[in-house]
Amino acid sequence: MKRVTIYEVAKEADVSLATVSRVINGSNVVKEATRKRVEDAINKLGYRPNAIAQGLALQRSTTIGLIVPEASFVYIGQIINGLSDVAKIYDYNIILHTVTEGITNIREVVDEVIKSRVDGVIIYCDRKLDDSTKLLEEYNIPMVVMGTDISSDSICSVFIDYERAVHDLCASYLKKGIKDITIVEDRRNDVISEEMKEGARKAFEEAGEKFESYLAIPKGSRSTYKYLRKSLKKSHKGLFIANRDSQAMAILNVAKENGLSIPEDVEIVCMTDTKYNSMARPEISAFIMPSYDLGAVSMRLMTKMMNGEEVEEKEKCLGFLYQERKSTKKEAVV
Amino acid sequence: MKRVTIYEVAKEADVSLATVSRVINGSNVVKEATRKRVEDAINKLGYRPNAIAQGLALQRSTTIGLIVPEASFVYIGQIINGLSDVAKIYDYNIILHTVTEGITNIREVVDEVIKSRVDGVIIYCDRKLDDSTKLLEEYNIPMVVMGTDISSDSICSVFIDYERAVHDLCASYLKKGIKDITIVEDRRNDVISEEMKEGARKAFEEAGEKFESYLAIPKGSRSTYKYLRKSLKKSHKGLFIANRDSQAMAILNVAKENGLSIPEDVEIVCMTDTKYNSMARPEISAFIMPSYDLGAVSMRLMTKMMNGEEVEEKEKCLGFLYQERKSTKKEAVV
DNA sequence: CTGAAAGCGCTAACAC
DNA sequence: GTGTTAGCGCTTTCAG
Repeated sequence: MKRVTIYEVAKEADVSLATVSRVINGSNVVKEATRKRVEDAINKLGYRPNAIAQGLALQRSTTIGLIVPEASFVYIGQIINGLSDVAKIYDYNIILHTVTEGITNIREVVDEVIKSRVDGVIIYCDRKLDDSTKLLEEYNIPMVVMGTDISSDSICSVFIDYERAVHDLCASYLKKGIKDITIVEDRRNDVISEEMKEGARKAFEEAGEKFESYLAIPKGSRSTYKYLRKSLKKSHKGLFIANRDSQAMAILNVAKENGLSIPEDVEIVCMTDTKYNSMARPEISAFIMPSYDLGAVSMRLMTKMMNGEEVEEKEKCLGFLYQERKSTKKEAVV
Repeated sequence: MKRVTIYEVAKEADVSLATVSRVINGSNVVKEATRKRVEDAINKLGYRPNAIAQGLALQRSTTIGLIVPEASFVYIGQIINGLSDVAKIYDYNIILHTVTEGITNIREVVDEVIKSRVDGVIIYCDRKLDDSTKLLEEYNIPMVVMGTDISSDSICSVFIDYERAVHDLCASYLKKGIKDITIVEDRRNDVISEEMKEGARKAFEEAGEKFESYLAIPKGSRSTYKYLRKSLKKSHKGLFIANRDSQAMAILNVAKENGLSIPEDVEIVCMTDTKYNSMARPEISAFIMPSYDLGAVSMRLMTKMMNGEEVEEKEKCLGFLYQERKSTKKEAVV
């Protein structure tokens, strides 16, 4: 099937291409009869406007760039779902860029983004933002950062207050007299790890204590599980807070394998809930984080920025829910 | 920063735009000194070619469309990672479309794909291909289908032989005299469910038996877990084969909760391995499916099709590995 | 209400 | 080697 252009539609309907253009774009200055003729021609020929040509003429692509770390994390998938659903509503397309640490050069991705002339960029930020993204700012490309709270003239951000979540959780445990709280580093997510640590630090400080139990996973270890299996003392007691489901499950497995009971000896809380937490036994208590909304809200914000609407709130903090399950002792927290 | 065009670069370097174009595209007929001047101008002005204009002029967008069901499945994420990595190598961009059953109208997605004038489409097919995709064929858009073995003039496919996997697995169990084999339906994936059923059917037939234990999950049930909790007899013995990790885990949980032991009473095999299978206790035996490769190979194939290269093998079957773990009795299969 | 024509930024003949 | 020019398919003034 040959690609049919606006010219052919015009000829078929016996009007000028300007009129066809008007019909496509819903301009209401077209006479009903003419519109009908054009629409018939469009259907007859199976005409679909060429978005590229439209992009050139309009100087906008109705496309946004999305930059995420590897797509195989469940919560990233949920973010993408949210983003995608909202993008569909506003008729925006998404150009997806995944960046794999070690493999991808973020500079190249940014370059690609600029070349593709997207109308905006949404980026999930799991570590401190690379300087190359500064370039996007210079180009004045509207940008939404997911996962960390920064903003500027052309940047909005949507994030979750992990610091507060951890803070409140720790505070509640400290109030109960439990001081054995370990934060497990998530090497794949600097930003969240830092926030978690900070939340704990403050909670301890407020309680006149000092937070010292940040469990850094050495670069050499292949997984949290393998590392913990060696390092977790069989006599360990207390609460573990981990960011990802797989880390929480690793702790759970190691604890059980070392003869510790959950939640009696060790308690576990996962910061980013997924269905897998409910599948673990005992089920893992977790914060239900609005991943889908992170994507959805970001995209909604993006449309506003692209329309030049004034955004009153440039840093948007999303709420969360604490879901107590079986890996923690009964007692409402947060 | 104002968007700088090829004209401004030309002026800055005091050459014609044709020369700039040549430099950008690495044409080697440009004198070294001239090239240098142009490159300096490009750097000075921070010029980035406008991919949209290039697309219009060249009649190709160096972009492919990717259509997947919800992105929050781990294996879909892996596919995307593979696709994305290879796309990067060949300098292709990916426009991502997620289709959510009930929410997304596949017709609209196809329309969007056509409008965006992508050079090719890669689609993950978890149910019988909708007729609207026929349109893509009519438009002669190169297409790679992941997950099912169909091909035509403009369609290639990359898939995994789930039927064989299940067949061999069943055959091996039947040989041991175990006939209590249940295939659990994956309502989110018609195609694989059918293949699995077919594989079992054939294996049973070859053994002079009849396969009858296909466990359909009623539309009403919220999850495999909830359904099984009611329906799994406490006396059940035998092997369960499930497609997704979450289903396998559901079976595992229900079995344990009903006092059955694994693998003594019930054995479990998951068709599509993810890290979560190794985190379950007992660890779940599974087929390690090449999800990443599914994406990578598809993209590679796509580049060939887009280059008009002859593709010798239009239906590409990827191999897999059986990973025995603790949810099955010791004994090599497959 | 509709048509003519000038771009949008770039590529690719075709000249010189 | 390098410049000139005609599109690529569409939108949008500006006339009529």
